[in-house]
Amino acid sequence: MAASDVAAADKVPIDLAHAPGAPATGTARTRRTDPDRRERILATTLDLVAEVGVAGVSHRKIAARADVPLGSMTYHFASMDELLHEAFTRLADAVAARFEARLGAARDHEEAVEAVVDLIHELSDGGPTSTRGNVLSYELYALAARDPRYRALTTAWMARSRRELERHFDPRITRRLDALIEGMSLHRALDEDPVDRTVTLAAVRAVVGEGDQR
Amino acid sequence: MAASDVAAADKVPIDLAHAPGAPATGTARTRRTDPDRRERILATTLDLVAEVGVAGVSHRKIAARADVPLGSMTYHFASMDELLHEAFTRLADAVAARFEARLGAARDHEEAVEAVVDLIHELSDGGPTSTRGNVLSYELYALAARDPRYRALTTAWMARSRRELERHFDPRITRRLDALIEGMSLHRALDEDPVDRTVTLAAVRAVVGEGDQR
Amino acid sequence: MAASDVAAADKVPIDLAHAPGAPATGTARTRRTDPDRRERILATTLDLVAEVGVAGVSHRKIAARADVPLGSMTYHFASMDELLHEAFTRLADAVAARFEARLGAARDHEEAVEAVVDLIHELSDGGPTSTRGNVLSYELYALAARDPRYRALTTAWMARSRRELERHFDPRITRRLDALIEGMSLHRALDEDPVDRTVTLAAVRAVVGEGDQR
Amino acid sequence: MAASDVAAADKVPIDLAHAPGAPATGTARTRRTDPDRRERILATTLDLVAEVGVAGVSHRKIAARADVPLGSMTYHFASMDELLHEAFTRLADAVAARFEARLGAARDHEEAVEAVVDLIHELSDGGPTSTRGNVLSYELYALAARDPRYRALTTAWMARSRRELERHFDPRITRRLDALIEGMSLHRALDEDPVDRTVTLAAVRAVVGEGDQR
DNA sequence: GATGAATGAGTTTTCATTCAT
DNA sequence: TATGAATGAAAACTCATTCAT
Repeated sequence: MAASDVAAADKVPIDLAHAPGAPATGTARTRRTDPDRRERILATTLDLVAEVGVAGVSHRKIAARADVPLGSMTYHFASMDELLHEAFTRLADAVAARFEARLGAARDHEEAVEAVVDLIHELSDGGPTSTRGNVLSYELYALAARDPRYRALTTAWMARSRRELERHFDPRITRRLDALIEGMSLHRALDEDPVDRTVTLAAVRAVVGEGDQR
Repeated sequence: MAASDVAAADKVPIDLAHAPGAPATGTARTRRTDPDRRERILATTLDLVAEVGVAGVSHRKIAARADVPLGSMTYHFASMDELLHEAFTRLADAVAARFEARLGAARDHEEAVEAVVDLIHELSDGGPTSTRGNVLSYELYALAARDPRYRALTTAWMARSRRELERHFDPRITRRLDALIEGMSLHRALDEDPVDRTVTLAAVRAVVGEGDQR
Repeated sequence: MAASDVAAADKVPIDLAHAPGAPATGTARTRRTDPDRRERILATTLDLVAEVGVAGVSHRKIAARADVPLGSMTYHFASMDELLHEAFTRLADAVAARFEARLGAARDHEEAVEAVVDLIHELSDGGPTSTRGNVLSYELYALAARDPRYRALTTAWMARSRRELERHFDPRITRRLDALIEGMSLHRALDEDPVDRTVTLAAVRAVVGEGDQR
Repeated sequence: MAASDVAAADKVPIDLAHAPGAPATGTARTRRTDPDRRERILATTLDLVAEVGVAGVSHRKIAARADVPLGSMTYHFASMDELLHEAFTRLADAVAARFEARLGAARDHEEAVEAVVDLIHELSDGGPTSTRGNVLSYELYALAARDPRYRALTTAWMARSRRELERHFDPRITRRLDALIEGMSLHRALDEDPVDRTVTLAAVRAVVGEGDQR
């Protein structure tokens, strides 16, 4: 589980697919059938949270952005918190899936190490998508630190990440490796002068016990 | 810079000292002069953000909790964001100071390693104070990922942490060490089954290049 | 376009019809459907502006007077300015309509001259209705001198007045005639010792080129 | 009394002289002696009313713009209304003085007619100064139509204008001439396509009884 | 005399949610 | 089933004015 991975969340095709600027399906008249409205609301919610934070979202803003009637917000989601919880559930799933996809593609130990470095750098290099993912992660962490319902999300996400890492690394080091991924992603995202790949690779090697001895 | 350190923030005596439930200096009648009102508002703001998040705070809630008139909120701080920014500035300072104090007390390399492990565990073991610090950090990260004004805060904080680490560790490894502190603190805080000191120590040793070779 | 005409604005049955003290349609319980609420808000807004000026109106006051919930103010009108603009649009329409009605009833040149004198005197003779119209006009002029959106209103109003005058008078003199109407209405309204009909008639005759030579 | 004349108000050297962007006299420390602070507040008030209307001014905005302490506002003027009334008194005086200066310079009947045309056109041709004067006049009219205290101002102003006109024109026509000046100034100010000097001159001639007979 | 600090009442606006249709 | 209309509560913020100094 690491912040930068979230950045790639909207690349996951099915779960979070949506076209932000896309016109409403059909005219206002033919709004009748709009099957993926629920999904669009969820995706829009995440977009908006990334932009203005949990503190800045509202039913109205989401409805306007998703081109959905305001009344349908509470029809589809009983409350704001339910909407938020479901949105962050989607997020955690998408990010974990992404993590798994990357690690899963690694054929051997070396490729796994490379995949980890990729994960840390990928999209924490800046750009709107990266920001989106980072903000969303930190918002989720803040929520999770306060609320058990959100902590369940992060716990599951962390478990999936660790399980995936264990396919390539010794169980005794997956925790610290996961933590390193998290910390380096976060620092890279917030740092004015982010470390380059060499530094990251050395860090990963050290953590997995392959570093040069002092 | 690590989340768990924030937990200890309110132990720092000067910067953030405040007595939440303390009665106002003087009576309601003689409220005219209340010199540390500004400080009390800032401290209360952080307390409240820790409890309900940036999304949950409001002038009203802060004013009520700090026992100040609602009108004085915007007298002391031109806007909600100004208040928040100043509060988080205080937070970052206090946390960095705490970090420095811990590391500064270390007399040799061994003590520095121990201090790092302490920092990671300290108060990320749960309890209200821990939660406070964690939530505040994540809220700040979310803010920083979106807004340069807040990023200036995290950048300065990170620089201070790294400078302190460099007094004990090779510059080439302070970045990864700082990242590990961050990541382990975060994971310990959010994990249902947080790692114990042995694991943390092994992780720190590995990162500083003293780990057992595989 | 002349200030005093505005005084008659609330006589126009359709455009601005409203019963200030009328009870809400239905009980407080069945308020759900209150079709002409929008209109009532607009009419009340003009009433209140007439009484206390643009400077003195507020959502609260209007809501209370119109017997609508405060929350419905910004539901029907996105902002205070939108409300004011729409209210003044109504006003300008009503006043212009009144002007046309008066002039339109004139069958020949002589009747047109009489109609103009009527227009100047009508209700600028004092009384609450007169005040209402005058104040509203000056408030609108002040708005128009500052803001193009309001100027569009006065421009259209002036055009309608002039078009109507041209049905009875030479195009070369409608502008000065319209200006005279404006000026005499204004001065009569603000003067402690307003001129009587004879003076007005002589002024109109002079302006249309029928005055006695010196 | 005519709107456009107001535009020239700030040319009157003594009464309303002030430098909007001028730095405070002396430093913040040497604020002690600031003899024309009262005058500066009054001038700033008119400037601000011209910009944002009576509805938009506030003690705070005026104080900030005039570079005086907020507390000194209510020290110099017991209430907002007192400040406004005194400011508009200054305005009416300045405008009437301007009117007198123009008319007083006329040596004969022909020059008086020219002066009147000048007055109508002068600065109602647009530009910030013109807007300032026009807005201020209409704001004053709105105030006067509602409040006797302000009406006293307009009444005196009108009397002075008329007295001056009577030095050049037959008493029987000064009222209609004054009204024409008022109306033409106003229409020129608000019209998208203001009349040119020829039209104005013809109007003035007609009103003073020198027009071509039909 | 003059003012910085302060505040209670008020401002506009936004909000989540309800509910008749 | 879906939604436009509606609203009470609360949001952030501004205000004129007071008053200790």
